[in-house]
Amino acid sequence: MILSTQRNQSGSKRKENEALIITAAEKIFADMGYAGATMQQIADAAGLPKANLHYYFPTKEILYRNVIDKIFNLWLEAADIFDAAEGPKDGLSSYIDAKLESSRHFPNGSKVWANEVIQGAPIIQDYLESKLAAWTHSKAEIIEMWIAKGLMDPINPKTLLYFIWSATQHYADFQHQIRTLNNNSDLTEAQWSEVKEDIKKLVLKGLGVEYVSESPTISDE
Amino acid sequence: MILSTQRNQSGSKRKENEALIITAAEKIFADMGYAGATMQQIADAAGLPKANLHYYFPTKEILYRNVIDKIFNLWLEAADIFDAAEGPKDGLSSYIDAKLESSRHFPNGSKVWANEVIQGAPIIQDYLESKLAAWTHSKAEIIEMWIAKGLMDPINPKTLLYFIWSATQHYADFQHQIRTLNNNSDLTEAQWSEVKEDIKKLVLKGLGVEYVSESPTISDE
DNA sequence: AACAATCTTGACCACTTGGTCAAGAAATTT
DNA sequence: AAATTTCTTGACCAAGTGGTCAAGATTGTT
Repeated sequence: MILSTQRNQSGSKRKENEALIITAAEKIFADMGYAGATMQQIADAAGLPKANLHYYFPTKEILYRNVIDKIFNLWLEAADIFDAAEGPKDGLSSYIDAKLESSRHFPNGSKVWANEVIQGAPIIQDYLESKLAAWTHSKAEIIEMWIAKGLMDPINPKTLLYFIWSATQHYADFQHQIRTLNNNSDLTEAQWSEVKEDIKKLVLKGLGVEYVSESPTISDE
Repeated sequence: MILSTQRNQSGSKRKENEALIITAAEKIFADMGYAGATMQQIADAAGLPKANLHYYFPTKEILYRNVIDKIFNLWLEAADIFDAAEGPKDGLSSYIDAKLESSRHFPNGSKVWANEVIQGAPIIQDYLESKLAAWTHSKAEIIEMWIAKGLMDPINPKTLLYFIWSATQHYADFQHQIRTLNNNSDLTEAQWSEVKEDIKKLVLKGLGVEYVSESPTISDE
């Protein structure tokens, strides 16, 4: 489920190479933006000649759409936890964990998405209007239910969602800046744990949800 | 201080046109990314022939650097409030207000910055390492002092800064997405107020700082 | 008014880019 | 093993790009 590159036997060559190309493209699009990425760079990253890319994906835009498609589905899946949760303490903290893990291990997807949206979603506007809108609405209802039950302070559900998205995706999108401000090193395991704890604590406490820190860093109150 | 475009009299034509071009460039770079923006588009947006741009800014990269320069200085200025503040309640809420105002009224700068950092800051890495690092360090010290004085809960200062940056800049960078999820309308005045209140409340309460809501939307507790 | 400095602009060029194509190599089917 | 489908690839092209340039227009100075 993680490395979908190595699967030779029964699968058709097409599926295999498409996945290889999409992975390469994701990285190049993340690093260079849509316009800045060249088919040649993607081809090199995938270890294939450029003409071969056009065999599988006729145009750059079609390739790009496929990349976005994969990203977006992961995006949606990340929040299944949300639905199954009993209440905000459980649901929000699981969601924050999941989004941070995703930012940590698959930052490219988030970067491509951010790039696209910043530029006004010229290519994936239909996604926003259909799928994302529906998804957001359904999550907002859950949050409203939690508020109605008195499980958390009142807040505009969308504001809360944006809050969590921005806080977590920031660690993917601004990876480079964070790294630079961390003495040019990636965050260590310990630092990632601390970030997770700090964010969950801040959000949950900020919403009036009692939260018990996992790591006994500070015993307060 | 806001519209620096109309100032004819004494100022040299150079200053005037440079400002015009930079403003146009900021918008195009925000909408298209560095590679996606063309000098011709910027020229059209500024109402000048392309060759004229190259008279004032010899290369695209030099123009881009000038845009970044302007943005970055505004970025830094926004946090002067921070230094002058008595404590977190005052300082953080003023900072959040200022950043949200900036996201609301000047989203382009934030977008250009985000685009650049997402792509690994290929052009402005020196800024990050020098100015931004120093700036961050100085703010972190203030936060640590507040913590030491018991004015707020302990938290990693950088995590808190990233938190505020992401939450506020999200409203600029993801403006399009937010608009789409808001029935294709920009946030109203009332919605902006609500966002401000919600974010400040969440952050301050999350940090254990007592906060009294300005607008009596909900009387709880 | 003459001169100098600054600014304006259409035409132009070298180079990169997405995309094409046709010939051939592998793999699959009959 | 012959036929057919799928895949591979170097060479090529039209379009768009950043940047140049030289001739002229404006403005400022003496």
